[in-house]
Amino acid sequence: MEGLPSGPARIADVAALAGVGVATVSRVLNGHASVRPVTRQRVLEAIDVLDYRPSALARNLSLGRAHAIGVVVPFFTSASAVERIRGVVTGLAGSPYDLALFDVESEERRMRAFRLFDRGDRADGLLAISVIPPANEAARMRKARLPVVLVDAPYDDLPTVLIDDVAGGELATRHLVELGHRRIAFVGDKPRDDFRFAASRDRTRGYELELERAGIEVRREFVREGTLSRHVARSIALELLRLGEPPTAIFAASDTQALGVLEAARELGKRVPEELSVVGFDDVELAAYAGLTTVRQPLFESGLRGAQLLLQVLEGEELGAYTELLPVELVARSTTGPPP
Amino acid sequence: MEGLPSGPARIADVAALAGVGVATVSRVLNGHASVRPVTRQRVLEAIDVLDYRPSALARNLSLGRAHAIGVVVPFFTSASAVERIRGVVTGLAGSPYDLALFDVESEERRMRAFRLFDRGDRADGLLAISVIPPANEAARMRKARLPVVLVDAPYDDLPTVLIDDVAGGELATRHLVELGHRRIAFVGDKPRDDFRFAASRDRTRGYELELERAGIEVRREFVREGTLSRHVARSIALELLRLGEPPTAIFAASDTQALGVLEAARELGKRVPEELSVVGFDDVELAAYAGLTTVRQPLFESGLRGAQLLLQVLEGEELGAYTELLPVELVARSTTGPPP
DNA sequence: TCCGTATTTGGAACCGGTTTCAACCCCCTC
DNA sequence: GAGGGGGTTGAAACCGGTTCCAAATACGGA
Repeated sequence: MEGLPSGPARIADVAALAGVGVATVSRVLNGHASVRPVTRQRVLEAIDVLDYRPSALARNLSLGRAHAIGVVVPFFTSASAVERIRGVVTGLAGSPYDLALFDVESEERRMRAFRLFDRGDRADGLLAISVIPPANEAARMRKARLPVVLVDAPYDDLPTVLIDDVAGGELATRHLVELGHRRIAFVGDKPRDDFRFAASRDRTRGYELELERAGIEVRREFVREGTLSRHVARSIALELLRLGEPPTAIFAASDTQALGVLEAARELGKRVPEELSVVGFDDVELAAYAGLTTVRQPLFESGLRGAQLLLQVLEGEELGAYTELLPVELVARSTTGPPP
Repeated sequence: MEGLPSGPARIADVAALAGVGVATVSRVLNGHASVRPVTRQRVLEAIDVLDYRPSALARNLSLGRAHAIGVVVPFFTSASAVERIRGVVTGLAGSPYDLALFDVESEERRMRAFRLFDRGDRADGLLAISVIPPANEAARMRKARLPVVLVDAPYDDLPTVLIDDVAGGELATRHLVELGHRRIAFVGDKPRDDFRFAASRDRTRGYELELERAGIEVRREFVREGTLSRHVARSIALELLRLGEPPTAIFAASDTQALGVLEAARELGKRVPEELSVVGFDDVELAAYAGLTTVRQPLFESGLRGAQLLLQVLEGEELGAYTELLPVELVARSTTGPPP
């Protein structure tokens, strides 16, 4: 019938077919008033005939807004990250923003992720979970007026949602002290890469504070750092349990590691909790199944709050360096008891 | 020193500072040859001074490519979806494409997600996981030449990665039949919404086929459909176990549901596997912990293959209606045994 | 030294929208 | 019937890049 327009219809095609200018089509699309009903009708028909749909890309460039918020998160497939993201998704559900997710598994990918967003035209806001933006990128984002909110990572200048890890360490340790334990070991993780926030460090601090408070000496040989993996935690626990004077309780900085500790105990024939008490951190789904005593941190809620804060900033609210500290809670199950 | 350029530097600013045209700056940025080293140096210095970084948005519009691939997935926080996405992330790791994730929790959000992509300028390719694109959107995407690959959802026209659910149903059922069971019940899920692909249906089919093959009658009262939740599966199992002639084995269409069945058994004091055998489907992490016998489906690999196929299509390869069927595997643990 | 050709370079068009601004039309009032 | 005002409308500038094309420059050989 006519020359093939090849690709999808453009706004100019609609305008031509409707016999109006592109400005009018744009007005109809965006619901601006001041278009005569007759004209509007003609435009709508043309849109329908051509099966036209505006290009989000062009629209975004023109508007200078991306209609998306970026989420940067390391190892997003870990149980705790997924739970946080679930919160983010929920928080963003009603908003007009889409979600662009960036998994970050290395220092290099971290740079790439932040670089992608720092100009501010890729996303209207940024949510960084468990990662600390490099200083230069942070500066750039500030210059681009890109709203940023951090979750589970401390930062001086930016709105932040934090979990009270120190209190969590204290809580776990106090629980064990109150049960009568004196020889309490700690298994944490020391991230090799410096870009991830090490919640473990704060948990260690809580552990130490609480021991001091109880008048118990912090023994060097009882404080160990490995990686987040179950396997490594297992071998660390084996070492601990083979000490001349082994601990009667082990506090692990994550549930995953606590499960590794449980494995080690099983391997050595140590009964839990009769001969060894174990406390984890996180309260992932598996913890309930394993009957693990643990410190529950509000993962879902941290993501939810992060998203809500970001939306507030996007609404124009000025949050500055506002920090929100979410509380933790001890969940006593069946892996802790009095010392032998 | 000079008038504030307010926002981030643009390519024109760089060109002006370097005393060259924008075309030359663009050439330097994109590594095109035919720029004299002296000129290139001048441009690079200007870029450095202005701390310039090109706008991805404008670049994409100009190039007509988004440098991203879209992933649409319902309930992406479910354990199986996460595992699939992990595969996708892995498959995309080396590629130049970023990942835009769309969680879809309702029919309306499904429409929105596909609508977002169907013009082809938001993403260079689309990966639909466990969702079936609406027919009109599929047509539109074809017109826009947007490559699409489906994972865990059947479609006539498009490259697809499928799990052999029928074989999985057969496998689970055969395992129970071989142990000597004759009264085998099935607990599946019947999605209310019609947009999600119901893998459960195929598993039911495998269950029925295998029973017929073994010469066992398919009893109406033994085939139940609920939702995916553990809770609902639990109450269905309670009903089944309270029948005059209860089943000696229950095959659940997912591990989550199998865990609900186990709960029901515990509640009624039925010992597993002595008095009741239970088989699940998926082999999520929890299954290993619960000692659940289950059918392992290659979740991670399905995502990985989907990503790889999409990359192939993006390379220009023509796949058409190519379908890849991934095999399943029985993992026998401790919730199955001979009937009482 | 001069000319021809190969290499560099910048102006301008383009990607597909939004928005400003001035022109236009219509209708009402004096 | 002319003047004035408000509601509609379209041309053109703009968002920030890429790239075509033709002009300008560099360089080799005669």
